[in-house]
Amino acid sequence: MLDLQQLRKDLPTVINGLARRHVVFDEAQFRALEDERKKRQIETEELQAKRNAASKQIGMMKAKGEDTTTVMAEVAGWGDIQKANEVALGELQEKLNQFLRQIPNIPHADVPVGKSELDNVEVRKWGTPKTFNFTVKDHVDIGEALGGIDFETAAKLSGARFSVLRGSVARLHRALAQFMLNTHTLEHGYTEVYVPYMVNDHCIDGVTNLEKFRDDGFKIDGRDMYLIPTAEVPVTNFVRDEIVDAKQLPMKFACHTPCFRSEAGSYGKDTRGMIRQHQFDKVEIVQIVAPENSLAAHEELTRHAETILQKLELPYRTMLLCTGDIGFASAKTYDLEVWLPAQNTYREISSCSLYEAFQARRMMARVKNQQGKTEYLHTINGSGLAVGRTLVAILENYQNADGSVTIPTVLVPYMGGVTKLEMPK
RNA sequence: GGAGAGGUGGCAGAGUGGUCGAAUGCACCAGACUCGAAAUCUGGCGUACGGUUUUACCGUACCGUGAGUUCGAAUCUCACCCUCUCCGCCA
Repeated sequence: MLDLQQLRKDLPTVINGLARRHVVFDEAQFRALEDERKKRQIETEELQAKRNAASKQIGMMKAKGEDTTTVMAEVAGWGDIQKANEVALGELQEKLNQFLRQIPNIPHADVPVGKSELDNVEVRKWGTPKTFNFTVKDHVDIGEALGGIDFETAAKLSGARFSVLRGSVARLHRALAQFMLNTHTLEHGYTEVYVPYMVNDHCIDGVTNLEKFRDDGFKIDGRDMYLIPTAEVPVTNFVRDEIVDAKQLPMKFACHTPCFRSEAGSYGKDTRGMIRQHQFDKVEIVQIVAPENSLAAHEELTRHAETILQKLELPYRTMLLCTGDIGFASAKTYDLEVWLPAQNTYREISSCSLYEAFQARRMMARVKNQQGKTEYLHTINGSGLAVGRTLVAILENYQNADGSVTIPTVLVPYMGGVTKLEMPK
């Protein structure tokens, strides 16, 4: 949610900022709502003040045993007027609130203007894609040949966009999550957290737009609960409705959860394999920081995610998303894209976003700073990394001519010393 | 699922219709005392929204949530949510 104060005091900056991401701010509607709200609010509060004073007077007169019939007669009709006022004001404020909540974040000045992902800017590239002296297979063929990925059984159980992993591939999947968590907690200073996988609608609306989310999320039938689309939702909401002490910052959390997404808008996209699933595991890293530190913290967090790819020796590139491609709540986003030999291209494996105060305003998450003033926190999160897609990247990048897959060195201890996934005999 | 208790400021905890945004204690901040600290004393100390003469003053709202009764609700009524205890069931 944008800052209402800023809209009132400095509308041009907001309009220009949104224009950079090709969003047209409806100035006429905003001004009309604001004017009406202001008029109605002043009127309502003034009458209420009058009524409060009269009631207080009645109380004092009764205490002294005086006759109050005259005053009470005067006040009698005010209640109904006031009720009508309050209803009207409430409706106006709700409209204004709805209006505000549908507006996306203003892109940070660093973000390049662009229309689509084609305009994203590569800021760095790491590693060199390996050349293979045989025809590379994709992760589906590799995994099925190893007896480790089973889409048929998954389809029987749950339908499309699910997978069953078996044996050493299932273990590799687990090893990856463990390795990521250990790296972030032991080397990057994050605190490991375990959280609910179902959350209420306040949590969803705190980090994104609930209306937008409805199409892409899974709701629990008969309850106001949703399956989390990412650990960002429960973890960021730790600070909802809180005023934290400046000494508690920065907060850094690492969290491994499954993520559930309906993928409603992606029919026909990535239908093969594990790239796009209704359920996938992810290790999420989240930072909650003081406003003045957020830009640097975002860079740091992005590097933390990159570290995982480097340790796994997977070639990747870091993309700065353009204004046309950043998410609703984001002010600035880096996507990490890993090299997938079978697709002969880089594919997203992590998204690291800086939200500034956008989520904090929705969540009422604030900090009492050193000067004793209350201000909104800044929130940052990123995938560190998506476990399923990392598994895909390893199967494809580490495949051998005989169908086996070499285990990256850092994962060997997590695999109980196994250095290679072998073809079944 | 059954029975009971309860939800008040950062925390603890009073308050059962009227100068209650709310006693008191703790915590916190500032000052005094002190060489310094502790102890003690004095003062301050919620949030959101709005207005204005915009680092200040004034107003409105907020005692789990929503609705109701009333001139007036933390206090009374109803519904809902949540927490805790015991029993049952259960990974």
